[in-house]
Amino acid sequence: MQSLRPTPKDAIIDAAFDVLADAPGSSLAEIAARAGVGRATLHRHFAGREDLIRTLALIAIEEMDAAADAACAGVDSPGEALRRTLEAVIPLGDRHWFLSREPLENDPAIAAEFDRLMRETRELIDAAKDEGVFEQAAPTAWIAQAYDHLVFAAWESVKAGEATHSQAAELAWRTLTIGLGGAGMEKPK
Amino acid sequence: MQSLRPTPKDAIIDAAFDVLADAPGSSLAEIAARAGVGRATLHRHFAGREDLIRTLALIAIEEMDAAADAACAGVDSPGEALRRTLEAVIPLGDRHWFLSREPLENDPAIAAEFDRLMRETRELIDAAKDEGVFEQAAPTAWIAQAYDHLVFAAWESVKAGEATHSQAAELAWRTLTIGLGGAGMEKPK
DNA sequence: GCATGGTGAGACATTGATGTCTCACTTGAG
DNA sequence: CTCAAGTGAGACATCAATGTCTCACCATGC
Repeated sequence: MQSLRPTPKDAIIDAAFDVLADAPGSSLAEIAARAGVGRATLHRHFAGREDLIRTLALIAIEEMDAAADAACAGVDSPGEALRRTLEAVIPLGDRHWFLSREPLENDPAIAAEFDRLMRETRELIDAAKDEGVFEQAAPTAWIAQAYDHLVFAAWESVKAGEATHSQAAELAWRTLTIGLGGAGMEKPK
Repeated sequence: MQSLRPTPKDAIIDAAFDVLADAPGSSLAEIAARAGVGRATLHRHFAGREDLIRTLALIAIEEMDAAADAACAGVDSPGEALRRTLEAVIPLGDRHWFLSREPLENDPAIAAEFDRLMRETRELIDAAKDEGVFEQAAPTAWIAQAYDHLVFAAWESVKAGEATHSQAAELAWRTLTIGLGGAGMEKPK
């Protein structure tokens, strides 16, 4: 019955996501306070700031996986899976964006997870190419790169109040596939 | 004749760009050392780390302006100006990327410059719409958002060795205008 | 030569975050 | 009830970065 009183570790993790999303430079003391937990308890569960951030990053990846899986349940088309994942992942920016300010590239576990994500994305993209969603000649690496950054752009767009969640998702997907070109920019051939 | 021995302030600024591009968390001591300058001298020219970063950010904006202006000299077409600016700005990522890890949004001077850049970009985009480069119905704010992030994506792509500078610029521009869609993704209407 | 301004080197105090430790308290299992 | 585990609060030591100050040195201009 720990649903009534969440385990301290989970409380710390939740508080860390909250506090750091507000102010990426916050101290461990602030995180412990938000969690309603003593600073010592935080150190009982995490070796230090680095360890905590590492844990948050791995959880963030899990959450993205979960959101993508939920959005793609029962979807066969790789292109449609990419489109739904794009839409599903946008709201996670609020919770995860602060991780982009942390130096995570040195951590092997995180790097391995990033590699896995990247690999899976590229497989989906290649499959979507076979569907005709992307042109075969377009480099898969670039499609993946553009996909990631357009997700970020969509999140920022929503945060800035320039678009709703679904509008931003629609615009990002459209940009990726058919572009924003007008009359003067017809697709060649 | 201070071209032989650059003024200490400039040496510090150059060193700061170098050191921080390598390791965004570097201390002022490391920056002063790289500049071949005493730590006290650094404090004689900059009130503190915040002041230094602020200065670097303003210089970075100047450099982007200069690169864009140089690339667009004699260009009349707004669309072409956007395309050339996109290409010209990509290499600056090596020097400027670390600023994306700094909290600059609170500084009024920087915010004002960002606003100016954003405004100019949007004016160019609107003009490009009239040329037919972008569809009139596409929100200008989104085009600007996508433009910025695709520049970043292009820089990362070059850094990762996935594309050359001009290939990345070409891919980013193509993504923005006609998209990456294949046979199954013809432009509607 | 001489004065002056800027500099390098280093000492020093401060500050904020961090990590460790102790002790009293609570809670749940037995 | 009793005990053990986990916790909160706070004291304490450490550490790195920062900001300040002093002093000797060197260049430049006079």
